Amino acid sequence: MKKQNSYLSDNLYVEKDKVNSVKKTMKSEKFFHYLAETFKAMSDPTRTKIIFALCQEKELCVSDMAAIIGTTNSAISHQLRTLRNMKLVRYNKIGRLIFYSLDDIHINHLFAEGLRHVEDL
Amino acid sequence: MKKQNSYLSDNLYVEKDKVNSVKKTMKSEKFFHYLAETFKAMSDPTRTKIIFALCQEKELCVSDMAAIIGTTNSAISHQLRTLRNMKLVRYNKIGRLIFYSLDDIHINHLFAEGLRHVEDL
DNA sequence: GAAACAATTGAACAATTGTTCATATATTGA
DNA sequence: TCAATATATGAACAATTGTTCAATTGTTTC
Repeated sequence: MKKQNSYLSDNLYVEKDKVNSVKKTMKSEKFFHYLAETFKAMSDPTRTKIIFALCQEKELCVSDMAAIIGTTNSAISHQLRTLRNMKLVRYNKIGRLIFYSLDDIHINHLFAEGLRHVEDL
Repeated sequence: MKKQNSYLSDNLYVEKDKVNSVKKTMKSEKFFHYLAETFKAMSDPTRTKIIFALCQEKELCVSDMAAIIGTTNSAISHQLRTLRNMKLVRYNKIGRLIFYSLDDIHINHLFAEGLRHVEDL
């Protein structure tokens, strides 16, 4: 017997069953948008450096991150805003210093998984 | 006793020890660039939809992905190139159909971790 | 209060990105 | 060979991004 809905040129889809079943599981536009934003927050070299540094040291202030990474405080601060907006980092103000740290253990896991993927190449 | 190298305004860094120890662990420019590229590959809504769909169905052809996601074949194909370049997907040609799947289990883990993070919000 | 300092912010700029549209390539079946 | 189909590709466009520079806010110390 011929495999259902496969390779039929007069069909809108190649495999109607697959299309319908996957379609049912799809989440909202908002969900995918937010998911993409989360990955995007980790998609810049300066930001991966910041996150990597915060994996080594629980808390770091802006100037020290700039010194570690070798860029300006301004550039770091701009990127920290992105990380803050996406809730990847939180901060703790002590006098005029602001110590940043990763927001929760999920971020560590997510980042560690990315590290593993790249190290395997 | 005063905490070493903390809050000293005549220092280039706030906490010299932290800066030096983290600096030693930093990876190469290339590494952070590649790591960022990997996250960037997942940082677009259309691409998160593609990856999500491929988490549900091991193999999907371009037309079916377009039908599931609700966009053109061309848009899907362009995004698949990005995913291909970053080795997030591989493909299997059968006649004029090309079935795409996630490249390895690492991608599933990485993506699943991202899903969990967003679902917790 | 004034100077020094940590961090943030806004404007501006080049660089990159994602889509659409049109076209090209490749495979199938008549 | 020709038409239909599946996918890929190139050009073009608006939109977004990351950095730098200059200015600003808020805190500490003198």
